[in-house]
Amino acid sequence: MQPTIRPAEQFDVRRGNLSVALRRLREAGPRSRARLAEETGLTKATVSVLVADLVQRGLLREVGPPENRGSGRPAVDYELHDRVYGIGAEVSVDYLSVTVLDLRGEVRARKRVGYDVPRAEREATLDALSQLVRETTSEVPGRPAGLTLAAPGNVNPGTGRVDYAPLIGWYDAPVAAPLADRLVDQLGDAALRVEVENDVKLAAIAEHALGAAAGTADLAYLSGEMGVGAGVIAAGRLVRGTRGHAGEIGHLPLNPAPAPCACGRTGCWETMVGLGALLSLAADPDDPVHDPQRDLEERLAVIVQRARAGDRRTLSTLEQVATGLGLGASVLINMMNPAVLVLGGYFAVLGDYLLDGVRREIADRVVAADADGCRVELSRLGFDAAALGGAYAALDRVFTDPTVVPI
Amino acid sequence: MQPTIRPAEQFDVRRGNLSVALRRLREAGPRSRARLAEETGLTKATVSVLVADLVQRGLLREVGPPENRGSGRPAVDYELHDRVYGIGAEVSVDYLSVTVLDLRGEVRARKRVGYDVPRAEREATLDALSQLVRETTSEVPGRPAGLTLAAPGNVNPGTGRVDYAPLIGWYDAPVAAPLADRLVDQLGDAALRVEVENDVKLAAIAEHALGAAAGTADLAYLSGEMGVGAGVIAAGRLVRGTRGHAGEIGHLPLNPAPAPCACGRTGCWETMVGLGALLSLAADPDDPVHDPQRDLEERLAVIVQRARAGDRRTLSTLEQVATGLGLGASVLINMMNPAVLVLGGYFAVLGDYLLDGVRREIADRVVAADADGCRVELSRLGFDAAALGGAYAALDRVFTDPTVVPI
DNA sequence: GCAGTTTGTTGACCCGTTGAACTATCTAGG
DNA sequence: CCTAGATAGTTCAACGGGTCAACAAACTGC
Repeated sequence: MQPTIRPAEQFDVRRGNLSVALRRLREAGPRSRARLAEETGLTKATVSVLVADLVQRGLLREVGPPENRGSGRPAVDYELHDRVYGIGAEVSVDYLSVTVLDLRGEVRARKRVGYDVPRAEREATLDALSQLVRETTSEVPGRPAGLTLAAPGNVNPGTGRVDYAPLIGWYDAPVAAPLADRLVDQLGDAALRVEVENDVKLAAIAEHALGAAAGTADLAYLSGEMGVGAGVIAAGRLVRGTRGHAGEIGHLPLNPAPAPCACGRTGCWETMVGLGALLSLAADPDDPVHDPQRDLEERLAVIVQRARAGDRRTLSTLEQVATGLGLGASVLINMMNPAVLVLGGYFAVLGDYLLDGVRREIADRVVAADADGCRVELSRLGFDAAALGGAYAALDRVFTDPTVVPI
Repeated sequence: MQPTIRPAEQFDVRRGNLSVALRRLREAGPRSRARLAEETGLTKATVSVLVADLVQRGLLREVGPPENRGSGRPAVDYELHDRVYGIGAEVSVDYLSVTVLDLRGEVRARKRVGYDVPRAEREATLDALSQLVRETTSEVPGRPAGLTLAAPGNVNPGTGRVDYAPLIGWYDAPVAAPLADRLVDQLGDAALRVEVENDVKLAAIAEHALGAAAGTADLAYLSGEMGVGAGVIAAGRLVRGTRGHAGEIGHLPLNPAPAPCACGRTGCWETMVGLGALLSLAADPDDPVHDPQRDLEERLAVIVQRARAGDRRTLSTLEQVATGLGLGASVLINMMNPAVLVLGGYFAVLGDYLLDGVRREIADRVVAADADGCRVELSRLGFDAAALGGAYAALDRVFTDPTVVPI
């Protein structure tokens, strides 16, 4: 139950304080060493040493020229360097995408390509993906701190494997190592660490770090796709479960109607609020919104348009989905007591039409009064949230332990 | 999201290594300094210093006389001292209880008294409780490291308050501070820290530390009482939620029949598997098992007896409850991916008759194959699990940071 | 150009771990 | 009985890292 039983040494102190300085600069923006000392509680002497170390590692740089502030010696401010970046990649049902995020939290490059090769051909997919990574990073000067691949399905980050991802046809598949092998040549950096994680969990990390729930230690994220997945961050840490499979919320047996689910069971929550449920409630089978050839965002735009035009069937469908969504959301809130619930995926796209109903249902269903103070927010990160979270996670290693970047 | 931004100092290294040594002795039992050095990776020199420090704090003692092992200088073994203990206290619907656990993990004293004073009289209850603490600890030589009070309902350990506990009539009630005030005189120890926590969460801690799930980093605990509560430990940490209210699982809307629940809603999971549901399914209203005057354990013993005798109604009730229990348990497993699910409270008492049904339903309902490897176990800690977990939690502070005990 | 103010550096000191040499205490075997 | 070998534990110089206080550097304002 305790963290690993490993002796502490002097160097851990240094490591920790490097991290303190770096994180302070991330949170509070560029500032002088004197100010950093005051704010972190470290002495000026120590901060000078730490900052020099971080500069040598390429994580910090002087922001010149020195600035006068009224009286006294002008301060030299330091800021996070933009030449170290994290890479987030995503394999999805019908596209591959890569996002590059620098230390300062700015997206430096973003690419997305349609990809329709049969997914069972994993080697080919990994080839295409590493190709896309190379293209995307070639535009960005600097060096990568790591890469996280987002995959839809059950992922075990501990083993670097995708355990079960029917959408892309990957079953018990080693992924982190093969991808790392491909990229070692391309990026030629021993520091590059490759990890795999579930897409919804990474989106939750993105919301936690950069999105609607920034600054909150306890949040839940719900993503509406064909299925529904959850990502939970509790006390600032992602809840993974023993095999990394936590968050399988789509098959909660909540539907009183025994609607058949893709999983073979009936009455799963997905049959109330999954994309399939929404579409079949909202439109007859021959309606173009069902056409799987058309882009999903376009099809959703049609729904939004109809709702805006006051179409009764669309509005009543959205009302119904909102109620179902609130029902499942209340389960999450009762069990995890998050400070914020973020709705992502297609829920965010249709959010304006869902939010009232969701909030109403949550208020009814959450046991503690006033929904236990849980805010409900829409994701504003778009469909690249998972890749963004992956890039952030890769960078986070650096913030936790700046010494992973060699001098 | 990162842990508190606090600079690290030399002393943190010492603190961490004291903790490493102490925890190793807890895990692996008495041993010599040389062996400790070998096993922890610390040098013999450091271990000698650390052990001397821990002895001075009263946390360790020599286990004499020195033992010869074949050849070489005989080793002096050290062991955890039994003169430092943690106190767990519990306020329940109809009793107060106190458990005293020493550093070595041995229960040194245990008291439980029926208590029927109207619970709204919080002052009187706290008086009675502190009286019971004094009585219980008076039998145990040594000094307390802390006390954790278990309460049924929503507890916010951060504020030391019980937010909502209808069973005992405490609403938005400050508890930790008033109890600490009472005990400062009685125990006369400035080191005594008093905290409050939800009873089911503390029982989960007990299972994690000393019970059926010992050694597992990810576990879920389900307690069957009048209601049903859950406690989840993820990656070795208790999931509390932003206000400490996590684990409200009793009101999952899982019951297809719209049975009325005490919370005012219908169809809550409690209406399928709560004690009330079990009893009303198992026996007519005039059956003595319904008599609230009789001791709960006795009434459950009657049920067990009938089941053992092959009573059809009892057996079919248990089958039905088992299925309902498995249904809700599968929600927990899908969402949290624990390595172990522990059933406590009345579920454990009737466990022999529930386990098969629960496991069957879980196998059906958990999305990942083979229930995702989640073991289902019965608690063996009995009804004092919460107090035991409280005592353990109080002690855990010492293991995490031995310097909280002054020299 | 000097007082006042703020930034940053320097060096003595303290704390804590390391590593190697050394001491202590046993058994086994001649 | 004595010595070699083995294992336990201590001592001490060295080193890394943070602190504190003094001081140097570089500005403004009068």
